[in-house]
Amino acid sequence: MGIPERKEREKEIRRNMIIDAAERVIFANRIDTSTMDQIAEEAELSKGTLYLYFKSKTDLYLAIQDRGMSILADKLARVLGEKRKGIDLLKRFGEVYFDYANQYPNYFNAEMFCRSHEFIEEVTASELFQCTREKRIEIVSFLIRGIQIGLQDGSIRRDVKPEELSLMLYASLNGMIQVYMLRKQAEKHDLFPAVEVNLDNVVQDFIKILLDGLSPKSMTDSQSVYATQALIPS
Amino acid sequence: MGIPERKEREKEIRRNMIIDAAERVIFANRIDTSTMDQIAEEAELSKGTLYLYFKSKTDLYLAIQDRGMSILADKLARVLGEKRKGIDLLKRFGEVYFDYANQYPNYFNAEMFCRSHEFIEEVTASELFQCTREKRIEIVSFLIRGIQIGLQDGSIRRDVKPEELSLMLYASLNGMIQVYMLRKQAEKHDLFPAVEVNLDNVVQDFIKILLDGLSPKSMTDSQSVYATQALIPS
DNA sequence: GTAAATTATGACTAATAGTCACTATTCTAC
DNA sequence: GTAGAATAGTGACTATTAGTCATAATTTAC
Repeated sequence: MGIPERKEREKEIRRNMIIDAAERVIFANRIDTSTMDQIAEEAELSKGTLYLYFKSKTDLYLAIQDRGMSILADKLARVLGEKRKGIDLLKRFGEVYFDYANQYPNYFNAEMFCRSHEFIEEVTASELFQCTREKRIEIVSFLIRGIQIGLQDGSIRRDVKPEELSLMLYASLNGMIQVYMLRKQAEKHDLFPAVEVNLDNVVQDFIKILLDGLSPKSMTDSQSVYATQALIPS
Repeated sequence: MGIPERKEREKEIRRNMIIDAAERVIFANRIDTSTMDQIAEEAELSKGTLYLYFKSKTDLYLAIQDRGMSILADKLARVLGEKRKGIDLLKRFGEVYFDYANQYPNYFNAEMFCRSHEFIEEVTASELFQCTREKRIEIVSFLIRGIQIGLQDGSIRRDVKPEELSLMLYASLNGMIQVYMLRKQAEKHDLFPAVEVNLDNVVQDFIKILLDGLSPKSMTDSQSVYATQALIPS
């Protein structure tokens, strides 16, 4: 009895066609100026049908964000497959994230939008929110894995806690890329730059500086921030 | 003839009363679920009057953000007044920004919201946007000043460019605090933490790690990221 | 005191997210 | 093949709300 399976597949295809249409409309404009009617027309469906597949406009946007997260997770997973020293894995993670943001600025912007206080307040209960949340956790777990490898191969100073460090790396680089993207956007509006710098260099140098500080050679007892609470996990 | 002056003052007072009302309504709920009618009622004015003082709801929100930026700029200016070594100034800047986010989470959230791709796309032309932009630039200039002081008193390694470093510090710490705030919000919704860590420590340790990397003692030739383009500004 | 200028009002309009009673299609079982 | 059940799709409709504008109230100027 393959009919339920086929129907399931068809449903998934339709769902994806709706997301495709939504991306075309939203990426060409903005989430707040794109209407469900526009998306319905682009998808060649009635508006009511969109609501058979997505609880709300917000939920549809979460599905778009989810695609971006999947792409990023795949890229990071591939890096983890490369046989490298831990510290080099981290460097590659950083570069890959930056590349991703440049390659898919719309997905990166969606990620940022879906992270606003108001958006989260609205969707916490949504199934799709849980889904993207798990993907975010997966991404952080790749970082933790890289750090653990670095602790074992000696390329990362041993006084850091992988969980805490992974957050620092993710959060700080995310902040850097955010500012990077905003600058690029500002340039389009001919806003004079607040501070004249080579933006690409800044992001790349930031990755270097941060990771330089993680190699064992740069560690001295007086510098160790975890001196009183060092803990080397298994 | 003091009448125009008095009218000017009264207008400013009314304007501020509207912002006060808007804060009460929006901070108790959210920007997207707060209506202009609610704000008008809270301000004991008609909706039409709000539009005499603010071009749009978005503009009103920018005015709220502007208040936050002013508070932060004041705090940072006061730090700059303390006579300290450059590196210690930077550390204090970081701590003050973190304190500010904790003390005024609503303003910090407003800052984040006003920074989204969509929001900026909507308000670039607005006068108030230019205003907050200048405040942001002022804040970065405090950082630059602190870095320059550090370069002169020798507490900061001499191979960094103040403009680039200021961006790194601001952007990366902003990213850290953002994640910090989201976690706090998630806790309220009883979402299990993605990674179990002591959040406050992570932010404070991040500040330490970042600044440790900036002191001259941690610099070696091989580590210098600006080795080929070193430039010591006046 | 009155005309002019300024400030305030709230009923109204336009836009749009989301709904639901109805229609069309596909499947099941005989 | 066909009746009837189940599933999928429709679009007119509702409710909400940002923003407007003709009118009213208040203040200033003379």
